[in-house]
Amino acid sequence: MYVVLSPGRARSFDADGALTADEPVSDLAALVRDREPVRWVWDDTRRWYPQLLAAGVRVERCVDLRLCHAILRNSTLTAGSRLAAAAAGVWDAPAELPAPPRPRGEALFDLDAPEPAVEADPVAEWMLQREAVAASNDPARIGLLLAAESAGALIAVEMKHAGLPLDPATHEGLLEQLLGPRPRLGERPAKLESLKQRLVGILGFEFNPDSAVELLKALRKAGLQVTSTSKWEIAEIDHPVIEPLLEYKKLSRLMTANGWNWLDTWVVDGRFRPEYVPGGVVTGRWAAAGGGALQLPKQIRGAVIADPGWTFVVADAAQLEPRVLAAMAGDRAMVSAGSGDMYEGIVASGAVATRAEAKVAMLGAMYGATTGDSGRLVPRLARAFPRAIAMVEDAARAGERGEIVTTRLGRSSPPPAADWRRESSIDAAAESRARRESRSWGRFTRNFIVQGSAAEWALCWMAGLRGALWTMQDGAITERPHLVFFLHDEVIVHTPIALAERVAASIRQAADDAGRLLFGDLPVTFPVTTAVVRSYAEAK
DNA sequence: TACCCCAGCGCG
DNA sequence: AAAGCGCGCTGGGGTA
Repeated sequence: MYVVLSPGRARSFDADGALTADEPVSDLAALVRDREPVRWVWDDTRRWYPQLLAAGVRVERCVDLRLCHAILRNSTLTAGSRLAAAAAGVWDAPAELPAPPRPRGEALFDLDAPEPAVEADPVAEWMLQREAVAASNDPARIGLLLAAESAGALIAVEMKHAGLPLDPATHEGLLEQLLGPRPRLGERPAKLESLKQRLVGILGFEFNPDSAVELLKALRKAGLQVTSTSKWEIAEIDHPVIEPLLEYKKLSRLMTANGWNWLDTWVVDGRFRPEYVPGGVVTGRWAAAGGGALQLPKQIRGAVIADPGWTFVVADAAQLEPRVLAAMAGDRAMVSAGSGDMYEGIVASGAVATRAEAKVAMLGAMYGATTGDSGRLVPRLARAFPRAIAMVEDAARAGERGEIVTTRLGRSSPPPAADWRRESSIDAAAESRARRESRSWGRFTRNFIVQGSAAEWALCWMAGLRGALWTMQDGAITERPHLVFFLHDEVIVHTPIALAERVAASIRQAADDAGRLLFGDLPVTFPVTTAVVRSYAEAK
């Protein structure tokens, strides 16, 4: 059963897509509460779902037409469909841009929810999408991706609704300890000011370390052979100014990115509520906007504290991308190296000598390293695991030729900008540039299939977990165990303490289920570390 | 004034 | 200024 929502109207369809009812909607929340569980079909989850959650209504399933359209438009699995052949239209509009910072005391309803400029007919679009899936090379595979993507859209809105518990007093305490008391507007906090004075004292002249230009000039004036002020370069130099300078940079970064200003802007009523953007990265990973949710530094994770009587279950999928790579390639040797710690397994296979080598070799294989330790170790991996390495090499060569690559469930890479494909060979400089860009695109497509498939695993993981969490208790979503954070291969569930162990078990179960959804009976395992902690800083 | 780009660094 | 992928955010510095 499906119900397609458009402004003021709800049209119901049976499983075959036949219209069974068409009715006006005056009270959306009441209608949805009454009809659950059906699969709600709507243009954009962020347009419909925040108001439902605010009214205390959670939905089981949906189809997010905009997100599904983006997948079907590009997927090689639906390349022959009418949807893919049509000219770009309203359904191809990119995701709305991030919400701007809001003052404290945000309204209950999400006033910035995107409103489409043109009201497109969701029924017509949904029918086109059903047609594309049914006619695809592999309807089950692409269908799973659309379901997972739509579940992700629900989770993203639910996580913003719940917010990540963050204690402002603890955060301010951390800042004060590291930086000194909150400074007056426009002034440096005490620790930064005294570090700056040390830098000036050592070099013997005044300069502003916040300005990269001034800092570079100052270092060169002091006789240091540097071409930039980035810490990887500076860290190599032996000079008394380096240690306090690196300290200054670290603290300055904390201050600007996650200091008092950040706290005032993004943490309201003890909750950090960024906007999560499913499908916001070409590979299918989520993006986030507002407060840098996906960059929450380890320094301040101590301020992420569960409510009284509640706790966090922090879970991390171990070596997710290497495992996905092994499973996708059907490389039995590499899959079996992952029966425990995957890097130890690779060492045991004899390919490399140490765990650290195994790790950089795998990273090199996934990112396309050609030099350094990483590049040097990849060929040894290729001898031990030829199928796995051949898969990423093939993806890289395809990208270099300007071809499209596709993830496990059917998300395809964008076409290259392609000027490098046609670069004439007359001009040597242009040819060399074209070759460089072709290689670069090859590294992108190489990584795309792994990162994108890992993102699909993570979506399936979270979708399964979401279902399990809902059944553990009664009440509104924030009264039950619920997801509050997601970071590519890591989740945080906020739960009543008594349910923590059940939550942890569900997280592991959902990981197993996700592995089977993507890879069937292949004996690939997706071990997940779980930690029951009061504060995020205590995990790992 | 408003905007855009860059360097740098945080996360996976 | 990275060798080796994907992001977002900030302040500085420039241009219109």
